[in-house]
Amino acid sequence: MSNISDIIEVFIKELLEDASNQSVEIQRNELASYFKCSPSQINYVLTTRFSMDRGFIVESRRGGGGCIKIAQMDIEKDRYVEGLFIEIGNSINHLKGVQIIELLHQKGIISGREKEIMNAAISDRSIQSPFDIKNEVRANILKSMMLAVYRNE
Amino acid sequence: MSNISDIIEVFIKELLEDASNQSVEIQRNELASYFKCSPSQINYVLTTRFSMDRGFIVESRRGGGGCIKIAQMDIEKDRYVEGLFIEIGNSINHLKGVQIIELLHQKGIISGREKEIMNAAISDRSIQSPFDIKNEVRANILKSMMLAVYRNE
DNA sequence: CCTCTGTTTGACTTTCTTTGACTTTAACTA
DNA sequence: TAGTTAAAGTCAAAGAAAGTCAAACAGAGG
Repeated sequence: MSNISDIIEVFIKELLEDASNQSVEIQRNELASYFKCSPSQINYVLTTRFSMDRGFIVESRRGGGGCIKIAQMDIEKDRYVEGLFIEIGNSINHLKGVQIIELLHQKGIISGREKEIMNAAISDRSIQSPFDIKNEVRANILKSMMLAVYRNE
Repeated sequence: MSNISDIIEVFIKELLEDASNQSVEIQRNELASYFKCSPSQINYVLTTRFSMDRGFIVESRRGGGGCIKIAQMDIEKDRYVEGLFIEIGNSINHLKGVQIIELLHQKGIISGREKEIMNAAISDRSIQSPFDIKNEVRANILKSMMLAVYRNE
């Protein structure tokens, strides 16, 4: 049961616990050498345990002084948004997306202008990617924006 | 995190903050020796952080008593956004997108939260199109969102 | 024993930073 | 005015991160 990935996952989550602002910065190589694993192991942990669907935002910078920033939205805290996330899943059509954004507005979670910005982002005209993946891309964008809203309440 | 470029960037921005007329003069070699880096490092910071794209104008004079003058552009809002549209065109990479959004924020056109929402929408993690159209999709999304902002001033 | 799923690794790629050797321009001085 | 010196500019190479991807590996269930 104790594979390295799980241990690293717990470690990062503890860092997040301790962090005042629910976000933490790590250095990939540093962490990897601390746990005596390969650097790409860190990427594996991030993609499998700290995905957007689980309420995490991961950003990074390469080059000298580069780092990885992990931020958390406590989805558990808000059952409502959690439900919406599940509803979105990894694919959503335009109509449903608009409905969800409207709900967020009605609940007073986002302003009118923010609603319009989000609608613009998920419109079919914006997401001009080929056929099948449109709804996947839309789902990612929408969830990502929702996380941003929640991190900036 | 702690690369010299970022530190110098912050330093210069603080100088600009303090300056009464939104412009400041530095001496390249002096600054370089203050930060114990090579002089050309200063040029690197200027080109990557104080480019015109980011709303800065940099002028300099060589030779004895030479110096570098950094000023912040103050362009009228409407013309500005128009220019950004042209700059985006039908394809834009992530870095440039972030810069443009930052500018919109600095100009007071969008709020901090709107900035985060827009950043989320154009992040590489959101736009996971497997094809080579990422930058096209990003351009469309960004322009759409900017239009939405404009319609809802 | 085989397959399926999740983990681990390493080679290779991409991005961003830092440095240094060389160039250009301006001012000063004899 | 020519020569010297004191700036800043350029560019490419080296360095320092993080990212990707496919292959090897491990363990559980059938």
